[in-house]
Amino acid sequence: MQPEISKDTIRGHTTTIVLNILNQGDSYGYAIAKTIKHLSHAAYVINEATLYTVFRRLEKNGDITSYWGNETQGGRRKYYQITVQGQATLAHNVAEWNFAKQVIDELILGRIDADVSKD
Amino acid sequence: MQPEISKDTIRGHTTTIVLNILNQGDSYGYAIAKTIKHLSHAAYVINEATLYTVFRRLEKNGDITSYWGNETQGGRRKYYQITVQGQATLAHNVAEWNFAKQVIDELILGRIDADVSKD
DNA sequence: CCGATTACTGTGGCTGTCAAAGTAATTTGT
DNA sequence: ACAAATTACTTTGACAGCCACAGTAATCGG
Repeated sequence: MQPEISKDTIRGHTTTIVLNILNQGDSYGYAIAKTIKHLSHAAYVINEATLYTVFRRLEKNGDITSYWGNETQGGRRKYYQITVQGQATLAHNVAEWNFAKQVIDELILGRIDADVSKD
Repeated sequence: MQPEISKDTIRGHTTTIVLNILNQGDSYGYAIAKTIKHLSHAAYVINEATLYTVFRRLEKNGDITSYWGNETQGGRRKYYQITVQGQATLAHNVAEWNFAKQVIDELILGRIDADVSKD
């Protein structure tokens, strides 16, 4: 349908997206960016600056930890790993999203019934 | 479930929400705010400043027009009316939302399958 | 050996939402 | 009759998240 998703719509979901990917195994920046692209069928291509901002935010909050891969040859890679707290955050955010979906559906598609005037 | 929706999640949807309400008949600020509250079962209570920003944005874009109600007594009310262009915008935004829902679902809940590495 | 790709980082700007406050009229309670 | 609550619209300033752009540096393919 639409080719890509707007930045206002994706806002607030990037951290959850990264947590979901890391919940399936440690990974690093570039690989995660590619995974996001493929999972969304190229509907969302995350900006690198955004991605590393997400990493910093998540690490600061204790939702992920990081370590440098010991590649003796090849470019250095910083791997990220989800923490137990991060898994809880993920579960919480997923529940929040499922709730938000319903609310926005009602607000965008919903008809106004009679009892709207009451407070 | 959750008591309220986060401002980052609602971002970008407020204009569509207002268009949906105005598509069901002319209305004014305070009434629209109340309708939003009730449609969302109090999960989203729009800030007044946000609402009037939305009005200005929509009117500037030609999606709505406004007129002062001729209340001879009682507080003045500025009514808003959706335009034909606004109806088209609404339909467009609804389609976009339905698409975005699917994409975010895949990104937040999706498992990474084997063919992720290909570009 | 040169361009493409991988990989990470920093700076600065934009946009939408909100908090807070102000103005002003009407309605409700006692 | 008067205070408090409610209705109704508006302005100002701040914040947070995402992005564009730019930079560094290494490897790999033809």
